[in-house]
Formats: sequence, C-alpha cells, structure tokens
Amino acid sequence: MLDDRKMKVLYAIIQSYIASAEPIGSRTLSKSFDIGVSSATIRNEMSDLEDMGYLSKTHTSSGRVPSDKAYRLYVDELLKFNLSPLDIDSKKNDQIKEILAKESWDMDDFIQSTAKILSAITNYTSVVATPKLKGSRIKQLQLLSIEALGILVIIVLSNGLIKNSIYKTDLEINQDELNIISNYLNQIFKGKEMDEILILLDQDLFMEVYRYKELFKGLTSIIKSSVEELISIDLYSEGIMNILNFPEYKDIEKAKSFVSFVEDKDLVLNILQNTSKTQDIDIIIGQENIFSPIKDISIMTATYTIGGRTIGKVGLIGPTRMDYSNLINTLKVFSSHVSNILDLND
Amino acid sequence: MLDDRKMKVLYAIIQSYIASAEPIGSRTLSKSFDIGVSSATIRNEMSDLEDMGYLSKTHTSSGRVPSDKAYRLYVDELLKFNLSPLDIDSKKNDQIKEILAKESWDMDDFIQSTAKILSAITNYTSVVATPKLKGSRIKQLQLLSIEALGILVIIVLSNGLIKNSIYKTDLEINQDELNIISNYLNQIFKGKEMDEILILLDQDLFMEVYRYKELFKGLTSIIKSSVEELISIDLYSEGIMNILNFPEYKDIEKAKSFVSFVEDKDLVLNILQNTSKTQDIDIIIGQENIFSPIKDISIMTATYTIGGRTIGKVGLIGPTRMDYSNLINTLKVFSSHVSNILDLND
DNA sequence: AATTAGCACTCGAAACAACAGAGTGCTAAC
DNA sequence: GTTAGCACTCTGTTGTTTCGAGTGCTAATT
Repeated sequence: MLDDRKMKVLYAIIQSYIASAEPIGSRTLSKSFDIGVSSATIRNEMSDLEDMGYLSKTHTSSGRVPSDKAYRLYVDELLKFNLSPLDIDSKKNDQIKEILAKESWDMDDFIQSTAKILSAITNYTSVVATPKLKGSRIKQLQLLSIEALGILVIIVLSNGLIKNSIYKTDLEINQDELNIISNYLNQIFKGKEMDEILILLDQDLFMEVYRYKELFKGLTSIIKSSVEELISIDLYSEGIMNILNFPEYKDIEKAKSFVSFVEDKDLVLNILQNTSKTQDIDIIIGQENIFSPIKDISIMTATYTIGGRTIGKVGLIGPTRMDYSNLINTLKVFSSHVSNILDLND
Repeated sequence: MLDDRKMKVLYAIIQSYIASAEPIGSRTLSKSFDIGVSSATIRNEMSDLEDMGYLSKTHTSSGRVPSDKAYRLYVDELLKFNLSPLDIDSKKNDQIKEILAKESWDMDDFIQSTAKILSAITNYTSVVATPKLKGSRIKQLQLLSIEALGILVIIVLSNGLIKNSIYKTDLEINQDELNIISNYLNQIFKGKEMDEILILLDQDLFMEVYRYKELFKGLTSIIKSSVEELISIDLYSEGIMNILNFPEYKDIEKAKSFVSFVEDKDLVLNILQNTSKTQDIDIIIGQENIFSPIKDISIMTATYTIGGRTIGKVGLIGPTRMDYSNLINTLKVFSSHVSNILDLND
C-alpha cells in the first residue's frame, strides 16, 4: 500500500515526533535522517502522505505531524514482531523481575504496587484494574472469637484472596460453638461462586436455627458486604504527575483535562474492559476511542492472568505520541512477570 | 503590639491575598474594604507594617503581600477561638459525617479513604500517616488450615487491626493440632508489644518443639514480616493535582517542585511527626519549616486519636496563602469525626 | 499632630511592529 | 523522476510603547 520510500519517510517523521514533540519539516528530516533523496522529494512524499491521511499540518506552513492513522500503522507493525520476553533487553528484564520480587505478598497490595512500579519505570501514567472476582469461589469460611471485640469472619477464596471483617457483638459464644457454625456455613457456601452467594444470602437461610437467630442476621450482613466488596472492581492510577514532563502538557489547562480523564474511573474502567482479549497488548490511539472526551491520548493495555485466565488489566496512558516501541516491550515483560508471580501465589 | 488600625489593614491584606493571590495596593484596599481612612493613610500604615516584617513587595512599585510572620499572627488568632466542632457550620458538619459513615470498615482502607475524602472536600492536597503500631499489643494469634493452600496466620491487635498471611506448606496437619500450636503461640505472644515480639522472634524460641521444627521456622518468619509491616508507617497522599487550580502553580516548574515535595515521603513524614502533640491543629507556615526545600508551602496537620491517644496524623498542604480560616474548621470537624469512628470500632 | 491630596516616579503586563527561521508549494532545469 | 530555486506563509522572539496600579514624598488641611 505504501511504497518503501513513503514508509521510510513516514517512520522517520513518527520517530522524530515521538522524540521531540515538534512538527518536522522536509529539510530538517533530510538532514537528520538518511533518506537518500533531497528535501524537495521528501516534500512531495510528505504532501502525498498528507493526502492519504497519515500526516497533518498545524498550520499552512508548518512541519508535519503524524496522524492517528500513522501511529496505527506504526504500532501494528511493532506488534507483528511479537517478541517473546526473552528477546528483550535482558538488563531491563532482570531489573523488573527484581523490583517485583521485593513486593510482599498480599494480592490487593501487590496489584496496587504494580501500578506504582510500572509508572516509575516508564515515567508514564499507569492504571490498573483489580481482579474481578465474580467467578471466584469461596474455599473456606471461618469464624473466630476475638475476646472483647466480637467475632472475626474470615473468607478465603479459591484464588488465595482473603477478606476479613469483624462482627461486633456482646454475645458470649465459645470457639467450639463457632466452629460448628463455621462448618454449617461452609456446607452452604463452600465452592459457590460469588454471584450465587449473593442470591443465597437474600433468601432467609437461617430460619431453622432459632437459637442463633440474632447472630446469623449479623453474620449474613457482614458476609454480604464482604462479598460485595470482593466482586467490585477497583481502579488505581499512579504517576499522574508524570505528564507534567511532557511538553504537550506544559499548558495547565491541558494537564487538568488529562487529570480529569484519568480520574474518571468509570470511563477508564470501561475503556480497559473493552479492549480485546485476544492479544496480549492492546493499544487505543487517540480518536479510536470513541468514548473518550479527549482526542490526543493513547492507552496501551495488557492483562494479568492466573493460569492463563485474565483476572485484571493494566494500562499506560499518555499523549498519542507515546513511546510505543519501548513501552510495548516493557509492558510485555512486566505483565508476564506479574502473571508469573500471581501464578506462583495461586 | 499592633494597634487596631494596623491590625485592620493587615487583616484586609491577608484576606484579599488569600482570595486573589494578587499583591494588593493601598488604593484598591481602601475601595474594597471599609477601613475608614484614605489610601494615603493606609499607604503609611503599610509602609510601617513592611518595616515590621509583616508585609513585603514583589518589586519597588508593586502592591504588598503578607509575609510568613503575618500569616502566623493571623493563624494564631484563628486558633485562639478554639471553636468546638458544634459551633461550626452544621451543614458541612453533617455532610462530613455522612460521607465518613459510608466508608466500609477496615482500618487500613478507612485511613486511606480519609485522605481521599479530605482532599475532595477541601480541594487541597492531603496526606495521611497511618497509625504507628509500635505500642500496640497482640490480642490473639490464630492458625487456620486452608485446604490445598497452606496455613493461614491471623494476627489480631488490641486496636482491632487484623493482619493475615498465608504460610504455604505441603505439611499435612489438621486443625486440632493447629489449635494446640495456636495456643502455644498465644501464650508467648499475647499481650506483648510489637517491639518485644521482634526481639522474641530473634531468639531461637522453638528449640524444644522438635516435632514441628520446620513448621515453626516458617511461621516465625511469617510472623516477623507481618509485625514488621504493621509497625512500619505508611504515608498516603491524595489530590496532588488540586494544586493545578492555584494560580501560583500555573507555572509547570513550580507545580513539579510541589509534587516532588509531596512525594518525598520521608520528608513529609518527618514534618508530620515533628508537629506538636499538644494542640489539635498544628500549622507550619512557609519558612518555619526548616527542613522543607520549598519556602512557600504551608502544612496544616491534625491528629487521629483512639481513646485520646494519638495514632495517626493527617495534613493539608498548599501555598502559604492557604485558606486557613475555612480549613482549620473543616479539619477540626473532620479529624474529630474520624476519631469518633475509630473509637467506635476500637 | 495626624490625615489627606497631589504629584513625580517605577515597574510589570499588554499591545504592537519588525524580523528571523522553518516550513510549504510550485516551476523550471537536470 | 528528482532537485534547485524562489516566492510566500506562519510562528515565535525581540524591542518599543503605552497604560495602569502602585509607591513615597511633600505640602496643604483639619
């Protein structure tokens, strides 16, 4: 579709623009890149590329800037190579591995840390959606009497996530009795998915157990709110301030609108979830995202998996001229390491 | 020290500057405030105030700007009134109460949420230091066998904080045996402070129990890392981007230096901890903070208490011309509500 | 003796012109 | 098909002017 020379010119412009954020003209291009033809020829090529929708000008006599379409071409090309993590600069690889290994293990904290780490190593803004646990099953449920505090309700999920809450009560009840109740609850809930549990909880399950009626009422509501919290999806963002380093956001108003975009959790979550599940890396460039109120932002997403099943999403957000080439590799390595760790701890 | 009229002039300047961030001159002042004397007289007073160190000029013929000393005077006056939360605008009071009530109860999450809420209702940047639990005691320690996962170690502290971690093992061990071990561990650890526990753990406690040697070794290291995590102080900040709304940070470089200040956790933590413990609200204005690399930032801090004992600190950070009057009240109400909730859940 | 009016003077910010630099598109020559 | 050359366009910078808000001082007023 694009001949070799056009491709060469287009790539040079994209790379130059990603590096400098400045529109680039034919003469500068011919001097800083080895295209092999004069600036006049490049000028003609650029004019053609503009007609084809790959370039645009900011004003009549300015240099050219790549369009979303150009980035799309560029990115698709990059994604084709599909390097395995092993092919990637092994120093960076090791570095990421090392940082991640340092994190203490608590699923929630860990996921949150990954956002922080990713934003620190890339200098972009990162977002991460925590696992949705709708499909998770309850592995075990345990009540524990805590002197002078009440009853501790512990819910252990099949993926290792643990959630506990305290049920405050003055009820004197010893651990043996609690064990019996735990067993009873386990009979009902063990192996059930979260959705099912919510339905079960809405039925009046415990009519039969008159003796502990009050207690069961309290426990039911505790379990319900725990489950609800577990299936809700949280979104963390980190490194928003990194955008202040991009020249396109030197204008405070632009920066503010970027911030309000990233902080619109519903919107970002929606975008993250609508990315394709077939590829490991998914990139949405500028206008391609029809929901976004902002046109010149790109989002690159990857998935966290446990045993091959997608459980969370991570994203990098930046200007459309984001450094796709490096970020793709970093993100690949990163998400595969994270998934490894998740698998290990599963 | 300052006569009535000087006071009036100074207050007018402070209020005007807090509202507009613009240096103010004698004529404007006489028009927009009812001082009762002409601009020429105000001019003389301003000149005196400048000699006394309460005002300064940005250049020879500019209006005046309040100095740190002026803010100090102003703030001390405000703090004198020492309104009880009840005296404060009850709409705002109720609003805060309502928002806080919505938060689900998990000490760590809750504290983190308070930062978010505070920054949302004030539009300033907030920081919060989580409880330091050095002085906390272990109330209960429980081991729970989790099928196919390992052993769940649950540590309950006297203040209700719960920490759990999983010890992965293939060791077949039933719950009855675990209970015996739990009891044994409780004998040793119950009622001890965290510091003591760390010392205990470093001794080779479990020589005697040959049968479970391997297990004890694993548990020891799990407990140790849990305790270490519990006594470490975390710092969260929220709403950093709010500063983009202040005109003084319309310059990106200023904004960046603000950010790097807030993100220097050690520094901020240090400042939070060096605030006086006698007052409920503590304010550090600009240069008063000798550690800060930035001169024109003020920090207002309050404490979170449980049963009257300080367990955490919360702070609002902004330009020296921050809206002290409103923020003092808001922060008072806020921290007292938070402390109430903490007490309730203790 | 304190207050105020009046005036000369100072700066910063805004508005404007002039100019340099980087770019384009087109035409004619190679 | 490529390139040199040229006229033209637009932005950003620099220098100048002007305007407004401010100051400090002195002399008049209360």
